[in-house]
Amino acid sequence: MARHLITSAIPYINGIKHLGNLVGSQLPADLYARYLRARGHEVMFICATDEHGTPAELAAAKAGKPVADYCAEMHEVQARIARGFRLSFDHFGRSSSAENRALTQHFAKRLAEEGLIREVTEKQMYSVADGRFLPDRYIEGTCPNCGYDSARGDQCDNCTKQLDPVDLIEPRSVISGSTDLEMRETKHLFLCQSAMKDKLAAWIDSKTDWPVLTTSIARKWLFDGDGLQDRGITRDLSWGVPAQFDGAPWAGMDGKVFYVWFDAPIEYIAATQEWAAATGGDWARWWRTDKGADDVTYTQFMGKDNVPFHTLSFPATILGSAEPWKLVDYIKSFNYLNYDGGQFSTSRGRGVFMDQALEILPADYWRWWLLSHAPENSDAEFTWENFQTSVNKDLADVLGNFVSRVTKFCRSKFGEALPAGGVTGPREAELMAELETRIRTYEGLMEAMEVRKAAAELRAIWVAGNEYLQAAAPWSTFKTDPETAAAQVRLALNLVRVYAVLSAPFIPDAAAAMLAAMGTEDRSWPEDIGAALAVLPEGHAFTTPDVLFRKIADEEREEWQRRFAGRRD
RNA sequence: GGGCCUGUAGCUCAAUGGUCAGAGCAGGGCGCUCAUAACGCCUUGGUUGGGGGUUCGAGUCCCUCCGGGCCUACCA
Repeated sequence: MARHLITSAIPYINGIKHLGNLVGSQLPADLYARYLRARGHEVMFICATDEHGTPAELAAAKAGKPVADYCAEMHEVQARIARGFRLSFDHFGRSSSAENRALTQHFAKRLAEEGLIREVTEKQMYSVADGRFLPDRYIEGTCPNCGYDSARGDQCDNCTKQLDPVDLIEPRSVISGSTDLEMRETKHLFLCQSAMKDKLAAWIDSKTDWPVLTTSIARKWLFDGDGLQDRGITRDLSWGVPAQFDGAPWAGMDGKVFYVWFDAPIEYIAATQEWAAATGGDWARWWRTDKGADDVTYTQFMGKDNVPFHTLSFPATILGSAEPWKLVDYIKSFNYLNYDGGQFSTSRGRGVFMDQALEILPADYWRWWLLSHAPENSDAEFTWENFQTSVNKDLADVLGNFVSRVTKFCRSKFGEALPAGGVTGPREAELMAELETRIRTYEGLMEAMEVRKAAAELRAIWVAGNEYLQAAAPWSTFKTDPETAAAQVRLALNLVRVYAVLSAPFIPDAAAAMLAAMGTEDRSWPEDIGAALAVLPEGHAFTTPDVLFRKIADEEREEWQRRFAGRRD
């Protein structure tokens, strides 16, 4: 049994995430974590909220709350929703934790000692009215190229030209609207990523089995133009990990904090330390290669927008520290999920957000659809029609109805216990041969994190049960040969347990309901299908479950379609 | 502008350069009656975006054109 460290990109604290965010990192990471646990591996599954940065400060100000309070509240909200989706984190941390503060400062210090930090003095836009420096995109004005009056300081949304805030005509603060802006000198720390370019390139080159999406984005940043650039890792903000601290190898950084993208990935480690503090566990054996982590397999999950930071910046931090930290082994990245012909939009309330999704349907419905349509090779699209037909067909008709027909048939003919007697024949052998092949295929796909294909294979495994029932037709056999019907029904009821075990990574609640109905807590993986189909013995009592998955009606679908078209309350 | 990804059946997607390009859904037909009007079997449906090239052989490799998407370093 191996040890697997799994991290999901950490969601930003500012608001509730939509389904596209969920399917891009947390959900597939959970699928993989659940699968590996089911196979008996030791798993550490880490996620957290990313709490620093300008948007958090502004959201808190808008809510009229101190930023620390705002983050604490939003963390609880996100944690509750994550539980609702059954995301099985071993720890859901906070990047604002004391652990992350200490570790972030530690890494910065180590990098400086290795000569990988340099100080840069530059001029940035300062808003006198807001009393703060503003990131480029928090400045708006008229585009000098096309005249668009709401061009952002970094880029014009209308003509897509890249801009510099000083180019804008009549620049104003997005926050206050104030035009009292000036360029002020400010000093920042830069991470010398360029010095590690060759090392990083060699490392990326060695990852021949990574998704093309991952490596192509990394290569683009490594080799485009002048190559990998040094990156500012501090900001003029108050909310964050202080850049000036006791023992810091620099001075004059008072009032500045580390850039969120510097401290956010470090939180993967810090969150494991938080876990250790809470449980008494040993975090070092997951992260320090000198303390047992050299036999850990580390897999990261993220949307494509996160790839540069995970392939370059964070590895630069890890490698640059010259300390024995565990480096990622595999980066599974995802494209975007679009919503009904356009993008999900937080600001315009377009699309389904995580809290809303759970209000209208149980988690399993969303988990199944999202995972079976995961945007692995290209951007994917959510439509209500597709969601309705997929869920109704796959979950209600193929799996749910299988459980229903088997349990109800047994109850009416034999009672609510596995009937005794009879022997199986070639038909059962045929089924087992097919299951054997398909389960092994399913395992391979899950190990390779081929999410869509694994879902398709799982569905085929469900279908095999219906095919078998149709061919064996115990309702016919029962009339002439009840013993044989008993053996057939016994096998089919055992199949329900096997389906629960195989399906649990995708639909954990339904799987639990199936196991409960079968009166068993035996979650043993079907390594040998013959043995797996004999786990529940003759005479074993079961209960006939309620409908596992209700169907989505046309009227509901139409209502939801209208409700989520835009303008969130 | 540059780079990357993508275009395959009505829809969503598969296919190490190698049988007749396959699945699911939708459509059509038949069967079954245990089941959530569910299930099973059969079946219709394709100039693989257009054009050119390499090859014994191209959905796959090369060139070009057209469409869609993403990234382009101070949102995270």
